[in-house]
Formats: sequence, C-alpha cells, structure tokens
Amino acid sequence: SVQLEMKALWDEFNQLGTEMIVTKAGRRMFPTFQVKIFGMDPMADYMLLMDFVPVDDKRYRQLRVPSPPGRYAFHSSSWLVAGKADPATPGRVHYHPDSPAKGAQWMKQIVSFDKLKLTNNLLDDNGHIILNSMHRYQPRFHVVYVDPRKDSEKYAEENFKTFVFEETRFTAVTAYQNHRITQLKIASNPFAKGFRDCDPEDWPRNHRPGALPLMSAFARSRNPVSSPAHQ
Amino acid sequence: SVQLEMKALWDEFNQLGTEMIVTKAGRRMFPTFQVKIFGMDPMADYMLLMDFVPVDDKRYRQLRVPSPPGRYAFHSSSWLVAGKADPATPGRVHYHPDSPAKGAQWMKQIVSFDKLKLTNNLLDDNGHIILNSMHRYQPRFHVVYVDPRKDSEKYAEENFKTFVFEETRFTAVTAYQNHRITQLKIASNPFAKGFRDCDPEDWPRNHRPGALPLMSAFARSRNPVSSPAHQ
DNA sequence: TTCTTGTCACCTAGGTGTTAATAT
DNA sequence: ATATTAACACCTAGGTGACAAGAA
Repeated sequence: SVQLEMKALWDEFNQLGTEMIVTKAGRRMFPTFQVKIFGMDPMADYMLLMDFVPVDDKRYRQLRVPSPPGRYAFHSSSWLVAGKADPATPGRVHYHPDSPAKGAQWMKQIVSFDKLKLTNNLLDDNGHIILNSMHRYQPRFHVVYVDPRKDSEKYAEENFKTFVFEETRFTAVTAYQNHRITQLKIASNPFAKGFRDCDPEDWPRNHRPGALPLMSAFARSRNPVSSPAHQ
Repeated sequence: SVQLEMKALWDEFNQLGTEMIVTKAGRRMFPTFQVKIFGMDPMADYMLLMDFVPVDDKRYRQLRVPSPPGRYAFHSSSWLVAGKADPATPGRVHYHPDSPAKGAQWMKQIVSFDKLKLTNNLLDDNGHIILNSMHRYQPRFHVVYVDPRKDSEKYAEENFKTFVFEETRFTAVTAYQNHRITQLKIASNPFAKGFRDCDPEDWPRNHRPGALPLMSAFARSRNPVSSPAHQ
C-alpha cells in the first residue's frame, strides 16, 4: 500500500484547482509527489515510476473578470472549456532515479519524485514529462516488481501495481491563472520565499521595479483580488 | 580497465604533495576521484566502491621555516616523520551511490565519487571515510561483479577487481600545510573562486589579504588583528 | 609550538515567481 | 485578447579557504 505525503497541502491546492507550471527547460512540480510505501518484499527488486494521463479531452481557458474600480487588473475566477484537447503529447514515463532497488530500501524512507520535471516542449530531449498547457492531468504512481523468472513478461500484469491520488490532479499552465494558487505556492514553497511579503523580519529591503511604498501588495501580483486600502 | 580522469591535475597536486582536508562534518576530496570504465559486461550488475589504505605506518609533521623579513608567516617546506602511526581508523568503504547498476550504465559516462567525504571524527555516523590527520593514504577503487549464482561467495576472488592510481595519494590534514597546495586548490576548484586574485576580469573589486593597496588585507577579516591605520 | 575547531564571506548550482516582450 | 518566452532578482542548499580561538 502507498500513502501520499503532504496530503494536507495537496488538498489545499486541489481545493483551489492546482496548477503546475510547464516550461521549455522543464519545471519541477510543487508540491512534490512523495509517498511512503508499505508491504513490499524487503529483499525483492522494484522499479518505481510515474506517468501522467489526461483527465479529460478538453482544452481550458481562464475566465477573466475585470476587477472593480480601483483594482488595475483582472480577477481570475473559473476555468472554461475552450474546446477539444490538443493532440496528445508523447506519453512519457519517469522512473525514480533510484530504480531498481530493494523493497527494504524503498520502504525505509519517503520516496520523493523531486527530480521529475514537466515541459511543454514536444521535442524535449532531456527525458522530461511532456504535457499540453491548459490541459488537466492526473499523476499516476506505478510499482513494478522485477521478476527474476526468465519468462517474466508473462506475469507483467501481476507484477505491476498502480496508485492514483485524485488530490494530485492539476492543470498544466505556462503562467499561473489563479492568483490564489500563486499565493499558496509562494507561501509554501521554500524556493519562493523571496516573494513573501508578510515576513516579520528584514524589512525594508530592495523592492521590484514599480514597487512603491503602500503599493507593494499590487506590485507583487498581477491579479490582486482584494486590497481596500490603496490610494 | 579503468582510466583516471583529470590525471594531469592529479599529477600537478601529487608533485607538490597532495593534501586533503578532513573535518568533523566531512569534507569532499579535491580533485574529485573520477574514472572512465571499459570492458564491463553491459548487461551485468556491478558495485563500485572506494576505500583508503595507509601508505606507511608513519605520522607526519610539517617543517616550518621562518619567512624572510617582510612576510608575516612561515614558509612550509617539507614533511618530517613525527613518529609511528596513530591507531588505525575504522576501515570504512564508500559505495558509489548508483550501485548496483548495469555495466552499460557505468560505462556510458564518467563515474564520479563526488559524494565521498573525509572526516577525522572517529565517532562519525554519517558513513564518511574516517582518516587520521597527518597520515598518508592511498585511495583504492574496487569493482565488484554481482554474481547471480547462489554460491557466489565462493567466487568472491574472481568477481572482485581493484585499481590503484598512485598519483592520487595524499596526506590528510585539518589545515593546509603547503601554501602551494592551497594556491593550486584555489586556482582549480570552482568553489574556491572567491579566493582567486588574478582573475583577468571584473576588476577592481574587493581584494584578498595581502593584495594591495596595503589595507585591503584587513578589510576581509572579521577581527582585524593588526591594522596599522585604524586605531 | 603545533594541530584542531567553529564561523564566516564568497562562491557554485539550481529552484522560485515576476515582468516585459513576443507569439498566436 | 490570450498564451508563451526569456531574463531577472531573490531564494535554498551546500562546497571553499581564511581566520581566530581553543586544545594538546
């Protein structure tokens, strides 16, 4: 059996509609897909891998609602269906880099897929997972028992187990659409700490271009949802 | 067969008398021990590992010669035998973290032992290699064929191959003894770039101690010991 | 006196969202 | 109008020798 790590965080993102950035060079997922594994044969070899399947055959677009007077941008609200899915991307698979390894090794600590990267480059030759932007995907986790028997191909069915956590579904995007997702990423991803503005210490400091005093809430976000007190 | 990478650099260090820092927390080697491997069975599994054996049973100390007037320290010259070796350290072994892997995998690129760390902490529990400071060591590289036969222990001898490169010998130290070794490390290790002072570009900038004008030597130190010009 | 330890500024290496410019 | 790209400041994470203080 398999237990998803950081489930609470995944749930929080999923409730808002998780988005994952895809770039030409490849972008890691956040949250990272991590699991605890139970019930393996400690002495047997296993391969661990992930793939991503389309949740539906739709292409999405964001409904942008002009903000009320006093806000300068748009308020991203809900996703609309923009049409039928683009042609499917190459169905790549990501093997956990420690594969193959013994069951004991896999079970003794959390298994983290933090080397996995997502790209929208159909011609990617770095072995990254290729996804269509503005499409929804379901990550899947597979465990393959490395069968020592000569005719192991015959038993592929029973040596293969798949685990799906629906709370890890996401929309692939090239730029965040939902400002709340952006804020949750900034709040929870250590690498985005530079964009937090509620840190109790080391203020003031250098700001971004256009960041005036009192305006910083807006300078930091393209689609501010609510800030009653500027001007 | 096995080919040592960066042999020219190893030779350069060896000519001066290579020193490797050991710390409580563990310090990487520089140069890093890296090899190219040939002649494996591409489909067979191998374990790759390193260990370190004493070159002799001596403890060393540095002969320090006072510098000529105008220099503020000592000029380290040659090593003297300080007596018999200290009690041997636990003879640990470092498995390359990709072990076990197929011959094809090992041969298709340079194998780098850059995760290997040296420590002088006899109680180390991070799995680092434990060495005695002021003693000389010879790194050894071992290839173990993972024998699929049930009675593989019987064939341990023939499934085991050891490679020794004498130019990788070094003295373990807690602080560099030979200033030329320090300079060569600074010149060739990217992580020590901050201590180079002959960079052809981006000058002027903050200098190192000893680099004139005269005062900059002290600008870098936290607790200037003697600065003729500041009260 | 000689060797060891702990802390530091300064790097490498690479993961963030931001932003302006570009593409569709 | 919407989506994508590329450069960027700002982080995390961790590898350097220098240095002062401590230990033997």
